[in-house]
Amino acid sequence: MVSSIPIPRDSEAKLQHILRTASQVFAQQGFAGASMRDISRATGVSLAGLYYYFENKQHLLYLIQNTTFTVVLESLRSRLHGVHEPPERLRLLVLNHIEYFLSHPNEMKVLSHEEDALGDPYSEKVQAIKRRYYALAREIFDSIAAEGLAPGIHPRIAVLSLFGMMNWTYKWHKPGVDPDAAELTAAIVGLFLHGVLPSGTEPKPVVFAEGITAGDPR
Amino acid sequence: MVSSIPIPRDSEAKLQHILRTASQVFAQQGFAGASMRDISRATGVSLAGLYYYFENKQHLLYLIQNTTFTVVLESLRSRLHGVHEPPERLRLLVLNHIEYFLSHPNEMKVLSHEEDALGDPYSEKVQAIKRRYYALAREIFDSIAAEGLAPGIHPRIAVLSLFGMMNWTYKWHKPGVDPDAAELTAAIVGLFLHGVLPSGTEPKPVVFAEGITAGDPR
DNA sequence: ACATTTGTCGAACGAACGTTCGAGACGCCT
DNA sequence: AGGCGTCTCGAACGTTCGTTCGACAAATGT
Repeated sequence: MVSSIPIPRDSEAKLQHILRTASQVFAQQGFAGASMRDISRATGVSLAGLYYYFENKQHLLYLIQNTTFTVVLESLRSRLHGVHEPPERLRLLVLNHIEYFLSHPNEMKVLSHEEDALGDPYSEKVQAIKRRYYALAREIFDSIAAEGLAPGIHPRIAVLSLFGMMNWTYKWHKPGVDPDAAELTAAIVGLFLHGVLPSGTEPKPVVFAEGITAGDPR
Repeated sequence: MVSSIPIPRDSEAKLQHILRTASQVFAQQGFAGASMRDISRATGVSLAGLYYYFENKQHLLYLIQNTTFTVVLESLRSRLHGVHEPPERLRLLVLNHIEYFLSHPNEMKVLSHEEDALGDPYSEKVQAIKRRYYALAREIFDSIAAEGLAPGIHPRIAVLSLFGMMNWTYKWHKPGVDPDAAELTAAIVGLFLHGVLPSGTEPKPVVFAEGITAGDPR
């Protein structure tokens, strides 16, 4: 139940502080593994005081996921505004995603890692935003596909593999050691569009054990 | 939702039954979110009886991760035996990984999802196997790279992106709806080697905001 | 001036947690 | 028969969990 009572300004900044700190705790210990007392300790807010800002632990997770997803999606929409070339739109999708991943690793880890942790009242709203985000990515991909595609590419698998490459980064990326957002974006976009082999290389047809041929001849 | 599978009398078989069932519980509720009583209920073994097979909850998770990783790695090694062509070795790596993912979704989800959940005595051993697995994948990639690579490809990022595509599948793959292991393997290998664009397409150099050009000339 | 809202917290609630203990049942060797 | 390792479990331990309650100060409205 969303209250329509306007939230005082002073309180809003403190809520943001709680969300940021709680993201860090959840990222380190997981949602189920982190206790309300851990969050109380990390934020400096008393245990009972936390419950003034959200109704329960799941609601706290929902607020983190919902605001993070909303910011990422709105940031992408504003970046795409006025850009019509499909390859550049794809690059902006990846750049926006990777940039937010590297600058807000805790929030993005919570987003990727605690997908199923949300219960019935909250999970649907987060899933709705996620579907809009995926639909936008799929739209961008389809406009690229319209200009020609390699044989045997399933659009759904291609897009989900792109998300796999992007979302897996939180498992291995070490700031300062690994490339920054711009370079990592170039690497992933290049890999997604052209693969790792030189462009002259002939793609060999892959034969299944059953004898069905993938990458069917046009 | 109690398993109707009769409980084996042999001890080793019973341990395997516990590991399989516990994997399912961990996959659904997460390691921290699942209680020993949940596992007791799902396996049919009494709460105290579980502790005959492992010393504590973390040890149970370790047994799941260790045996799963060992099976996957040994299965890959036996498949690679006698195969020397780099592209085929890469295909076997992906096929082995995806096949195990689709046939043992619970174990693989626990492997991917509960990486940090393991404490000090156990985490090192699992990380050791993981490093051997990554090193083997990196070895396979390097032998492919030796026959020529697209400009601007970082081997580390390429391999980790491949793992990203493969490991992300547990988030979206629906058996019966999405392609089976053979077809999914062909899709991922094709995407990894050649990208989504037709092979004739010219790769355009990506210019960073700072003016640095990626895809450096050799 | 007073009443109300907004924010904060110590203390406590019952429930659930991981783990332990001692006892007992089973099959197998001598 | 008797002793022994293997296997199983009910009951309980102390601890920690998410959440609630009532009190209280400061700010705000009238």
